Amino acid sequence: MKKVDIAHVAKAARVSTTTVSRVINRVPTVSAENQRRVQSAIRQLGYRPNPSAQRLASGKAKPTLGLIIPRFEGIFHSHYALQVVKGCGIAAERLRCDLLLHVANGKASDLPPSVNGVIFADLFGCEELLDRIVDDRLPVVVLNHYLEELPVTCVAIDNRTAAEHVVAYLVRLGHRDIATITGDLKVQAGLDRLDGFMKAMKARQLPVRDEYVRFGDFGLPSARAAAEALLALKERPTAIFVASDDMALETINVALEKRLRVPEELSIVGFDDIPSAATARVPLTTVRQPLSEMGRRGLELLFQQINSKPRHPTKLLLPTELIERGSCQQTWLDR
Amino acid sequence: MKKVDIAHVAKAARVSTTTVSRVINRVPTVSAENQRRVQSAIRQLGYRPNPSAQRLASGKAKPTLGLIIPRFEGIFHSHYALQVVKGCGIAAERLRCDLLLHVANGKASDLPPSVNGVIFADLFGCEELLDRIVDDRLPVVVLNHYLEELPVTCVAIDNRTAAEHVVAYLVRLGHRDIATITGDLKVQAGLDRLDGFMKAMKARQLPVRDEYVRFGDFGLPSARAAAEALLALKERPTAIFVASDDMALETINVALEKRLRVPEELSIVGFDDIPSAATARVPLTTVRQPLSEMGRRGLELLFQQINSKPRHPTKLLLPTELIERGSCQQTWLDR
DNA sequence: CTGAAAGCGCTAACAA
DNA sequence: TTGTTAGCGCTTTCAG
Repeated sequence: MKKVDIAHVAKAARVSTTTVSRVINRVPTVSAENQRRVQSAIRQLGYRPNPSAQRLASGKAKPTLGLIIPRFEGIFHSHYALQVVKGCGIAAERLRCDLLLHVANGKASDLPPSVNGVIFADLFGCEELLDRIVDDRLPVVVLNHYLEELPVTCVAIDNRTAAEHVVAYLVRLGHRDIATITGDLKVQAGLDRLDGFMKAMKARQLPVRDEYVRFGDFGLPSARAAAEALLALKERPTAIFVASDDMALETINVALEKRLRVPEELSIVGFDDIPSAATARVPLTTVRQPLSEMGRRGLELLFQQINSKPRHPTKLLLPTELIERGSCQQTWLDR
Repeated sequence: MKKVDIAHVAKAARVSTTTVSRVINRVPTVSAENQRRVQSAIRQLGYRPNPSAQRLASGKAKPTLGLIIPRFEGIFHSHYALQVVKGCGIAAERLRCDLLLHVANGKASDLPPSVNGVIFADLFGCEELLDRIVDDRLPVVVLNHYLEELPVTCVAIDNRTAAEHVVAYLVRLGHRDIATITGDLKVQAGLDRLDGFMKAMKARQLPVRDEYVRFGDFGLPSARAAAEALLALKERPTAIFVASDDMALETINVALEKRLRVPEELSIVGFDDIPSAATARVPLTTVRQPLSEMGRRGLELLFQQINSKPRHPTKLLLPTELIERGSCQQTWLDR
């Protein structure tokens, strides 16, 4: 164990700690001679300034915000986390604050690091941790999960409205026999997308038969199973709203394998607008979510929260955008 | 601006700062009465402990490592960054150190945050920053870029050997007319994969004609152009080694559009083993890179470096693995 | 250009 | 159970 501090360096260089500090901080008013001596002493001793002490002493306000990423296996294989990290990263840079990444331990009472505030990339599995943080009155923002009950700022995607728009779009194209492949309904986004779908269908008095609602879990295998079931139906739907692009792409795969033409015989709408949606063999019509913006906004909100008197928590629902590409087509009611 | 410190709280609660500290740190030996008073005072004043001071005073060694992510547009659309973040995140958690994410500013002399060491997710565009860090003798690790000259620890993928293995595999299947679509040659990985390819071909005295080497840049459009050029050739190759899965998948798209059957008429090998490689319509034979392990190892090395006397920088080259799936097939030399 | 000394805000003995 | 008193390692006036 080494414990070299600025005093050791000062002694070795035969100068004061002040001068050492000056050299470290590149203050110009240091004689060349002293500069040399100090630097060589630093090198000799392998000295590294203590960041905490530097901050404390210099009173640098630069806050540190903790970005908590749930340790959820899928999350690392998704387009999602990276976009959120990107958005947070950009905001953190602009706001000149540090972003501390924390892959959540799962075990809830897992220490929240020494930070001025915390932002959850997703609530998934972190409910207990959040409770404790709220209890501690630590500034916090939750992304991608709209919490009605808790007095917590959250920024999420308006999944319900987005799903309604999808239905509206499909109906406008003449579709009436519309099916859906859901995401994991334990995840709020999954549930909301289904809700919005059902609501919009009901609003148009379009019956949704049970076989037209297939439950997936955002995973490819589940999508494949659902798609196969759907396409094996005697009364095949003319359009399918799939709760994620990954699953939608897989659904297209299944359809093509069955020699169904997309979009001529089957229209498909996805959700996410992942990069490959645009370049897939059938370019996917899908819902774009402002993921990185969600991260950015969330972080900004957290920052405000830290730098101001306690206020009402903000609840933000970000709008989505339907991106029309080639996987949907007009249909006629000629069946 | 607010400046409530522990003393204010103590005064308001009519106790000592020690007691306040105890409440904050959940030390059990505090009377219920005081506990209440302190908590209400904290709430009233909107008090938040200063993390730097907490650390400094408690002497908690918990170091903070900076993970620098180059602000390179593509990097956020790749499987790459997230895997690295994941690996680093996991290691950081095990080592109980904090991970400070820093999206590099591009502008090089961009302040390195107050950290004990720095790890670059990729060197791309951060050369100047690295120079300064090396100059400052700040512990540093560079990922995905093997630096011969600089005395810097780096952990990278053995791209060259991997490419050689691909050639060996293809030759074993009977291919002789093997083409390649390269990545961006300004990126080390791109260059090395081409080098390995050429070297292995030469070693087998298989001539590589110029038209068989097409230059891509890891982007889909470049891959499409390259693939089209290659497949329009009079003497079409029987196999193509593509420097990334994204590009390989696009190459397959092009081939299928031209009604070429894969792998019957054309074998394709990719590089990366991205998730969709396994589930693509033609499951892709590809090279798996231990990306998240690279992050983990890198971070561990950084950690060691911080906690020990200066030593030789380590240079680690991680081995890859060829994953055989359905995009390659035996061929006969009957042309 | 340099150094002495006073904190930065908090925690950790040690007493009481 | 509580308070007193030193520091943690560094920066920063402010004289010199």
